[in-house]
This record gives sequence, C-alpha cells and structure tokens, in this order.
Amino acid sequence: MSVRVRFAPSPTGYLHVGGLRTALYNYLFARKHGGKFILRIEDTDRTRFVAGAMENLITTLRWSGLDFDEGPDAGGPHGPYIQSERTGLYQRLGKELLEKGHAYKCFCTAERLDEMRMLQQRMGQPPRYDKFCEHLTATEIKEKEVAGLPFVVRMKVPERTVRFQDEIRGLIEIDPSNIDDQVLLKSDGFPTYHLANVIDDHDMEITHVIRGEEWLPSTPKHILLYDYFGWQHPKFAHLPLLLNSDRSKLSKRQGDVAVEDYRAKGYEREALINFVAFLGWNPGTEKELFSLEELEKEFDLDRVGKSGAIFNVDKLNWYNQQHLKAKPAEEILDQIRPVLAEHAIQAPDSFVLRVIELMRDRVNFLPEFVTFALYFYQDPAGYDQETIRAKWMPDTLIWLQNLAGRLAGISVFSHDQIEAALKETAESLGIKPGGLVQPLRIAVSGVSAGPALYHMLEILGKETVIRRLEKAVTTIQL
RNA sequence: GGCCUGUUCGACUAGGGGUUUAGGUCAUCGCCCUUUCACGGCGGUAACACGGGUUCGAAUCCCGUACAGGCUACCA
Repeated sequence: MSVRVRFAPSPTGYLHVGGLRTALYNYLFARKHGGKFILRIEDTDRTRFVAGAMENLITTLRWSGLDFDEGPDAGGPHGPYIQSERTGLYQRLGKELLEKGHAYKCFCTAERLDEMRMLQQRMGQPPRYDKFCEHLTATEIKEKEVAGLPFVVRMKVPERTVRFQDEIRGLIEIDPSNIDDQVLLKSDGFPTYHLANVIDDHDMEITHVIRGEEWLPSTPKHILLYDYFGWQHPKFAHLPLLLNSDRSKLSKRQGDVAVEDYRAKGYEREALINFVAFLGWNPGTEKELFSLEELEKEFDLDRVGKSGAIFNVDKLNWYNQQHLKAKPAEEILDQIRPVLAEHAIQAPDSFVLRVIELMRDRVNFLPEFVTFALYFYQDPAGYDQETIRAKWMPDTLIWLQNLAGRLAGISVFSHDQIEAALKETAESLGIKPGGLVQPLRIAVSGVSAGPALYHMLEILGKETVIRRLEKAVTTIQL
C-alpha cells in the first residue's frame, strides 16, 4: 500500500511555525516514500471561524514550497477536503455509532456540566463526565427529543487498556478509564476533532498520522473509534513539540510564531525549511545545509527525536545567511526587484548583479542587498561624522582633492588602476595609503562599512566617483 | 490533582554497553586573514538531571526520584 499522509490544520488565521514543521515532515515522508501529501482543513469549530484564514494558510504553505497532491483547491478523489463541507458524512457515521451502541445522546446543559466539574474539583477528583445520560431510558430520550432539547453525541469509553505502537516513541499504553466519554457530535451538528479526524483519515486512506505530541493522550480514543467502525487504524507518529526559550509550548506571547512574520522579515523559505527540519530531526551526518530536494531524499521518521526543541532565532539567522550566500545572483535580483522599486531605484540588471556579488558576504537578509547598498544608486545624503572624527587629519580634504585629480587621469577605471593611483597619490603626498583609504570611502559612500573599496569604486565608475569626491571636499566639515 | 511523554554543552543535536580525553553546528571568547564592514581559517570555554541496580565495564540497559512539558472542553 502506498503512503498517504496529511497535514490537517485548523484555519486560525496564520500558519504557525510548529504547523510548518508538521507539514514539512508529512511532506518529506510522502516524498521519501513516493506517496501522497494531502491538505485537509479542520474547520469544525464554527465559533473560531476566521475569514480568509484558509486562503492565507494555503498561500503560505505554497510559499514555503510544500506542494500538496490533494487539497481544497488542488482537488483529488477523496474530496471535499474541508471538514465543514463533509458534515453529512460525520452525521451518518455518528448515527451508526449510536445504533451500534458505541455512543449515546447526551442532553446535559452546559450549566450542569460546569457544576459537575466544580464539584468534582472541590472533592479533589479528576473532572470527568459522570455518564448521567448513558443510562437514560428509551422513553426518557424520546421525551427529550420531542421537547426539542439540544443534545450531543458522546462516545462510550470502555474500561480497558489501549495499546499502540508509536513510530517515534515505541509502545504506548493508556488506560481509558481515566478518559472522558468524549463528545463526538456537538449540539450544532458539527463533529468534534476526534470524530472528524478518524472518519476523514479512514475515508482519505491515510496510512500514517504524523502530528504533534499534544495528540498523544487522545490517540486511544481515536483507536477505539477505528475499532467501533471496524476499520484498521493508520500508523501513528507523534512529533516532539516546538518550544519557547523557557521550554513551554511555542506561543505567540514570546515572539513571532507565524510563518508569515518570518516571510515579511525577509527570511528565505529555504532557510526556514532547513532550520525547522532540524528541529527534531537530523541526518546523522555532519551536513547542516539542505535544500528541500535533499531533505526529501534524506528524511525519515526513524531519525526524529523525542524531546521538545527550542526555536532559536540565532540559528535561523545563520541558516538564512548561508542560503543567501549560496543563491544565484539572478535569483536574488528577481527577489529584490520590489525592494528596488520601493526605493525608486532604476538601474540596469547587469549593474545590480555586480552589486549583489559584492554585497553577498555582508548581508544577512535579502532586503539588505538594497538597503546596505543605497550609495551604489544615489549620491550619499550625508557623511558618517563619527568616522570622520576618528579618521580625519588636518589636511585630509586637500589630500582627497589631490586624489581626485589623479583618479581623473586614469584611462581604464579598474580596481587595480584605482589602487595604483591611490598609492601614487599617497607617495607624492608623503603619507601612508591608509591615510587616504577610509576618507575616500566615506567621501564616496558616506559610510565607513562596505565592500572592498577598489571594486566598489570600479562599479561606481569614474564620473560618479570624481563627482562625489568633489562634492565631499566642499561639503565635509570637521 | 490524575494520566502521558521527555531529560547529552547556553541552543539544535550525534553517540544507544568497551571504538569517547563524549563529536558536529549556532551562540560566545581568543588568534589569523583583512588599511572598512563582513566572509573565511585556526583555537578555547562549555554537557551525559540525581540515586540505586544489572555488568568485568553504563551517557548507553532496568528501577526509583527530581525537574520540565503536554493532555485533562460541545478547541484543534
């Protein structure tokens, strides 16, 4: 049987990085084993409906490079892939459970339930449904139905131990005697996660359920449901959690958790994927940098760890830098076009490409190819006074004037010619070249940090350099 | 509270009875390269939660304790 896995997020408005990792592992597992990756939207909680959330989720998932084979807008033989469009199925199967005696109608009000839990709590007992409605007689049920009382469908949880093999954690044993009679169908007719999840995973022929560790305790309920329906359950793999720096479950309160946030900050999808892949998995070798394609070949569940991993932005930044360094200049150019436009920069591609190569090792985020290199496109608006104070000598401006003259005389404005001219100027002035280097950089670019000076000047061209030098000589004040 | 899961440098992790003076990466510190800023190179600091057991031998297997996290909804 070929592998079929799914990512089944609830559309809350954005894609959580933990969700991205779950999606990634599912995707990689499918690709590795030549199977299918399915996207299913779990929107059975109408009170948490967020307009546009699903569309945003799909956009972000696609941005990250995780293509799904079946899903809401990709179609497929097991649709619809949105749970709110499948309620008929859940109701039919819920009824089947009722008829088989594996579930019962519960008419308890929210008030009674609250009161019951309060009482249990006060007596130091675990809060649990007291099965009040399980023992309703047929006539009592009829009466309540006729009266039009709202009800839920609860599953009967038996008093026996459920065992299952987790692909990551090994044998798990849970005694459902300490599990609630779970609500399967809510009073609004929608299913809960547990029911919908089991039905859909079966209906969509899912072979491996790869999900977060938070689902581990409720897996026995799911296994029971498969049993009740007479279905074989898929294999389960529960992934370790992603953590805040204080080791609590990764949350919005402590920094950015939305993939969209990282995208907006200029992180590369490749870096985010590489980083997140290593949060809980490693290849067992010392290779750190992986493309999605390489991950597809290397990934497998048997190298996924068991303990939670802290989401460490420093390391993400490093991955980002590494992926940026490896990216072809043409691709970078395409990606920074919007940033160039934002700064109203118009320059030939060939020119921008040269700037990109020069800036490569000095950039951590994509937009910095532009924002750290503005002086390539426009004359400096000011000069870094602090560096001027540190580097200026009484005669520096005169030296620069002198240097401008010599630069103007260069026939081919290449980096080695420029270097030679600077050295000659220094010699004729009786100073060290170092007395000219930083002042020249400031005069031309306005700032003290930047790429190799002579290469920078070469790209700028003779006219621009001379013009800026002359302007600097008349503008800079000590 | 109950149930479940986990615990190797500050972080991500390798190692799963002798190959280990516990390896790699990020971060941090130092040196080199560099007339800037970076990149890069070299090196340093730094970890098997604790207690018992099994064994000739335990980071590795077993038990317990501690700590951490998750779950305990008509949320997912």
